[in-house]
Amino acid sequence: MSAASKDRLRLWLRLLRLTRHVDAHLREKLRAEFKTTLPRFDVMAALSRHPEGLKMSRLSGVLRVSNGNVTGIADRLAEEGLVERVPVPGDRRAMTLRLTPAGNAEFATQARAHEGWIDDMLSGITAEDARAMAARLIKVAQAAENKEKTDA
Amino acid sequence: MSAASKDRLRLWLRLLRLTRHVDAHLREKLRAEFKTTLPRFDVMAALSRHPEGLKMSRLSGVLRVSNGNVTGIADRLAEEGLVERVPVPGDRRAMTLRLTPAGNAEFATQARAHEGWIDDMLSGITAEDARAMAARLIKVAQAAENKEKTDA
DNA sequence: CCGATTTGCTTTATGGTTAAAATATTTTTA
DNA sequence: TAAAAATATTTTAACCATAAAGCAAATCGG
Repeated sequence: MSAASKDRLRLWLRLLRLTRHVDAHLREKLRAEFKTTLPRFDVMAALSRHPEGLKMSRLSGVLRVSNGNVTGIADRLAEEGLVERVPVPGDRRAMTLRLTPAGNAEFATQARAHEGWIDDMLSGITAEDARAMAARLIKVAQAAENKEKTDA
Repeated sequence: MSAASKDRLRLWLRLLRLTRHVDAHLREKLRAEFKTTLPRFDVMAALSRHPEGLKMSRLSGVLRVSNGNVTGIADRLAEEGLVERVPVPGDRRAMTLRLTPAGNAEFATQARAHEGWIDDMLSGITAEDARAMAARLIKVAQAAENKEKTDA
C-alpha cells in the first residue's frame, strides 16, 4: 500500500468517526427532547421542503432509501397525525405524502432545535474554516462520484 | 441564525452526504463480494487487532455499540465458524470472543479489498490534501468533544 | 458468612434498513 | 382489445441498533 493510500485511509476513518459522533449526538437529542428519530426527522424535513407533498417513490428517491423503508416510517408518522396520505388523482396506485398542519408545526420546532445542536457542536469552527472544509469536501465527493462513473 | 451558523450547518450536511455515500458503497461491496455486512466486518476488524480475543463488554466498548448488539452479530459469525466464544477462566459470567483460524483468513482477504475500495473512491485526493483534511477534522472533532464536556 | 450491590452477558420490544416478492394499476404492444 | 411489460406501493424476511429488563455470577459491607 502506497503512502498516499495510507493517508486516504486515515482520512476516511477520521471522517467516519466525526460523522458518527455528531450523528449519534443528534439522534440522542431527538430522542430525549422530541421522542422521535433521525429517519422520521429526515422524512419530515423532505416534506417540509415540498408543501404540496411528495409521492412515496419520489420521497424514497430524495432520501436515497428504499421504498419499503419509507412505507414504515410514513405509517408511524401517520399514526401520530403528523403526515397524511393523499390519493393522486388519475393514478390509483400512487399516494402523495404530506405534512399535516400539526406535522408542520412540530417540524418547525424540531428544525430550530436541530440547527442549534449542530451549531453548538461545531461552534469551535470559524465561518472561514467551515467554508474551506465544505469546499474541500465537495472536491472529494466529486472525485468519488466521478470514479464510480468511469468504473461503470 | 448567524452567517457562521449557516456555514457550519452547510459543512455538516456536506460531511454527512459524503460519509453516507462512501459508507453505502462499502456496504454494497461487502454484500456483493463477500456476502457480509459492515457491522460484521467491524467486529472482525476489532478482533483482528486483538488476536487473544476480547470480552464481549470490551468489544462493545471498542465499537461503541450496545452489548446486546454485539451478542447478535457474534451469534451469526459463530454460526459460520468465523469467531468463537471462549470461557474466561476465573469468571464464569464472561466470554472472550476471538477469530477462528478460518475467521482470520477470511478477514485478511476482506480487509485487503476494503482498503482497496476506499483508496479507489478517494483516489482523486492527493496525499497532501488527505493529510490536511484529516488534520482539520481532528480540530473539528476536538471542538465538538470539548463542547460536550463544558456543557456537562 | 450473607444479604445487597455490581458486573457480564443475553433477551425482549421497538424501530430502521435492505432486497426480493407480492399486489394492484397503468401503459405498451401485438 | 387482450396479453405483456412497466410502474407505484406494500409486504416479508433478515439483519442492525438501542434501551430496558432479566439472569447468573462475582464482589462488597457488615
